[in-house]
Formats: sequence, C-alpha cells, structure tokens
Amino acid sequence: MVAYWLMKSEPHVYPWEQLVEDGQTHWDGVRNYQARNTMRDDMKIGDIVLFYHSNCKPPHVAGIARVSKEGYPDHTAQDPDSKYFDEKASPENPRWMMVDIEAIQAMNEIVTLPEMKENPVLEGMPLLARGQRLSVQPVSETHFNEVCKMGGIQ
DNA sequence: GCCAACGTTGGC
DNA sequence: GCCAACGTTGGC
Repeated sequence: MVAYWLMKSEPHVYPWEQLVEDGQTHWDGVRNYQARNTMRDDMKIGDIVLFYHSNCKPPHVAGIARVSKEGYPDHTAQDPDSKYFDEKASPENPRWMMVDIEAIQAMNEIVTLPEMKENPVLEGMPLLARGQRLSVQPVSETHFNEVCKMGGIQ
C-alpha cells in the first residue's frame, strides 16, 4: 500500500531543482512534532511525495519524489553550528527525525495554489485547509492523482 | 494543568 | 511588510 504525502520547502532554502540535481536528499530541519511523528511513524520506503514550494509567488507543487529512507535521527539537531541545532537533542534522545527522498519527476506544468483552490476535486485537501501550516502532511490518492493530472503527468 | 506571551509559518 | 493562525514556552 503506497501512501501519498506533501512536503513543503521554500525555494530559496531548498528548491525542487536542487533535489533533481542532488538526486536524493535528507529532509532535515523539521521542528514540528506532528510533522516529525509523520516522518518517524508513517512514511515508508516507496511512498510518494508531492514537492511543494511555499513562500513564493505563486506557491505551487513542482514535482514528485519518493521516500528512499525511513525515519532516522536528524543530525542537524545535534550540531551546534547548524541553524537547526536543538540543545535538548542528544544521541540517546535525538528528538527530531527525518526521512530521505529522491526526485522522480517534475510536473510538466507547476500546479499553483490558486488553481488547486479552484478545483472541486481537491476539496478537503489538508493543504487547502484554513490556517494549516504543517510542512509534512498526508495526501489522499484521489487528490494526488488530480494534482498529477493538473500538472500534466501520469 | 492553565493560559498569556511570544515565535513561526506562510499566504496575501 | 502585514497579520491570522497556530505551536511552544514557562510562570503560576
């Protein structure tokens, strides 16, 4: 059973293009418990990820990726030089977790937030809920397929 | 355990 | 740059 997820990244921090160039990356820096729990408990190898660019104009889904490594400690929490350093993290209690993802395919056309809001098929999608801020969140198969369709792939 | 103050997210 | 929504912190 493949599950679908959406992960947010600000393009000036880590853009989709960088993931394509890197092929694969570790998703460090998540410092929200709900998002951490999702990565630690729920995301499995082979699960599919919508890669979403937030904090840009317009916000949009840029491509799809795949989980290539399941939850493990986010080492940046234990690195005093990292901006994601957390003094409460330790080898015994890493506190923050991450997964690895690999790029699969870019959208033929980016799927923008305004477009998604207008699409009735996407009604109920967590991303579109008022005030939601989760950087890692679930996506239903129906919603995933519709976003791909809007992006001109699959 | 409550809740006010504060910090962050992220669309607009 | 603004600000609404939400999460976290910490005093009590």
